[in-house]
Amino acid sequence: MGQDVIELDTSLGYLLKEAATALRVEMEDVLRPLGMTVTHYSCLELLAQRPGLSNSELARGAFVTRQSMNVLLQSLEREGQVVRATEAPVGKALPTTLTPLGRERLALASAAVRGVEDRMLAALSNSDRDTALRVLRSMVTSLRG
Amino acid sequence: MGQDVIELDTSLGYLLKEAATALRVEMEDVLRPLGMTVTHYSCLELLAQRPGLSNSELARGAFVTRQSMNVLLQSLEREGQVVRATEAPVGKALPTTLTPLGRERLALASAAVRGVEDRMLAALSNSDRDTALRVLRSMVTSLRG
DNA sequence: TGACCCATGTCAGTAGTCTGACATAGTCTG
DNA sequence: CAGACTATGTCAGACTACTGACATGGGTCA
Repeated sequence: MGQDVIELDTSLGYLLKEAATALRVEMEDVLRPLGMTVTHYSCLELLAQRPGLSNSELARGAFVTRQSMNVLLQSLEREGQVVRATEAPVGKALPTTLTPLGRERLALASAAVRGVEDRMLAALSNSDRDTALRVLRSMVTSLRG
Repeated sequence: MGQDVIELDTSLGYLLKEAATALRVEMEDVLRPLGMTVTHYSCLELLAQRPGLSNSELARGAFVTRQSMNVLLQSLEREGQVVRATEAPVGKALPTTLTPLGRERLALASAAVRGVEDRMLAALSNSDRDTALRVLRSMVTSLRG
């Protein structure tokens, strides 16, 4: 019977979910006063680093479906935080860029999120941090293979 | 400006979300044919290891709100996968236990999930695995403090 | 004892994301 | 060149989980 059940306390999968949930909750807490969700913030952050990303590319970067990202982008465009090209330079992908308002919103959010991430990493050595990066990348690769 | 934006490629938070998402997607893929969600599976797994957990305790263990877990438990009880005490031995907490049907469903799900977790850990040394466990625990503690 | 605080169970409404489906643009291939 | 395949954008509906709210049980303490 010891093989029939997964030991949660020592399960890397369980702990991975616990850590990701804790991070998400903390991020939601600091973003809510700004009227932003985690996906909303992720979208702006992606556009700041790689202007011109399409809806599908943003979806992959924020780990949601392109349908979900599409809904978000439509509201962000209505609110003037992003601008989408009216026609595709190639294929059907429509490049999106931040507006000054979008950059302004991002600056506030990024500062708040940085505080959370700094707190999360406070007790970690550089060595531990590097190992964790490598291990997480390995897990992602193995899962997708 | 280098300080204004969080570098996603080397951000432990971003990678944490990526890995957790990849794991969740893979688990959903193997659980969907069984008609189960990840939360559903988590609930059964928790009850197998600690029979008699209450709704709120299950919610904390599965990283959802007690309201969400309550909805799930009601449907699981209707389907005969769990049994809830009709009155509380102490306080308001109602102990929940698995039925034979629940254990049967869990056995199928647990095997499927074990396959996913094994795949995720395939490329990791024991040392890396232990470091990852320690790092993730550290993050959780720091975030909640 | 009575006021206060905290945890729990539960109902209702909302919000975010998902799956399914369809049309379109580009690429590969026999 | 024609057909197949893949990627993208978008609409619609369903589902999951969330926040808000309320009542109840138990413990604390002045």
